[in-house]
Amino acid sequence: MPLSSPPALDAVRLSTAVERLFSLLRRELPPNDISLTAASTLRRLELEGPRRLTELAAAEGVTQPAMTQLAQRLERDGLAERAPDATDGRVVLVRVTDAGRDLLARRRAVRAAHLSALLSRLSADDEALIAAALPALERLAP
Amino acid sequence: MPLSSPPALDAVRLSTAVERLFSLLRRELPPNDISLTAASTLRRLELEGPRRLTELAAAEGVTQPAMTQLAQRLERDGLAERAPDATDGRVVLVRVTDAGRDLLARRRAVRAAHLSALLSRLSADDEALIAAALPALERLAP
DNA sequence: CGTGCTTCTATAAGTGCGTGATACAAATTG
DNA sequence: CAATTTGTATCACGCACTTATAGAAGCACG
Repeated sequence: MPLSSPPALDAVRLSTAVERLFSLLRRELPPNDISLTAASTLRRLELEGPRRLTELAAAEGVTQPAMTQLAQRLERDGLAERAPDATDGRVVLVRVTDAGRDLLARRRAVRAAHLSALLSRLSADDEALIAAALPALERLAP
Repeated sequence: MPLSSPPALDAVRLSTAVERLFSLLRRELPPNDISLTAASTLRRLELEGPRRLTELAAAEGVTQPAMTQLAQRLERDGLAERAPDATDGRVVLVRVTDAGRDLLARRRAVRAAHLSALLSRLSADDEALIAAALPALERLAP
């Protein structure tokens, strides 16, 4: 038996833990929060700048009609804007608005606060272990 | 500056990593998967045994009508059963069926497989760090 | 024993969010 | 310029949630 065998990381346990943690964080968001896809799309637009509809749909793993409707809702709610592309008349470019950025910031703050509350119940050792693993978790889901 | 100050664990980064990981795992589930609440409810029923509707609604953080409808869908799909309570004529007890347990097992297997694929791209060090933090993560979201 | 309050579940109406199928305009290609 | 491809929108549908409300069963008390 090789000493350098991979650590016994139970994928079922890890995915269960991630799902449970996510559910807890999600439950504490303001009651009328935007959808997962909406949040992820806004975050992507904030990070990567204006993108076309089909590009967003593919990146978020939803169909093009779903992204068309999501963009319409985001625009209606003032969180994103839609503009034609100068070089291709078929294209609709979507970009996040200041209100959208504000919403993202508030969401992050709320979730961080709730997560901090959860963390405060952990031992310093546990917190240190999680802190040590955070970069690896970020590399896991790039 | 105290040497025993808590480790610098950025709650925003951790919650973002959890959300991204969750989204990745979720996207790879079979196209017609059950909802998050449905999966969580089935898991709870599997773990805790038959429960009444209001109890489930409170535990899952949804309204009672939402749980009534979810129970109806679960029953229609053969994943759960509804039965009257012998001692209280108002109560409906919900319990998971064998088909429900099978579905949960398949979901876990699919997710674990996908997560393993993600993990295989990490270094052994990163994997070890995550493995070391897993018990702490489980304590974080009990 | 009723009468009224509480508890538990169901129903109704509305919205958000996704799907597949399809339509249509703009770009590209021959 | 005709045919095809590409990008978006629309339609019809179903699931999953909400609030408001109804209605039946249990319970407390005169």
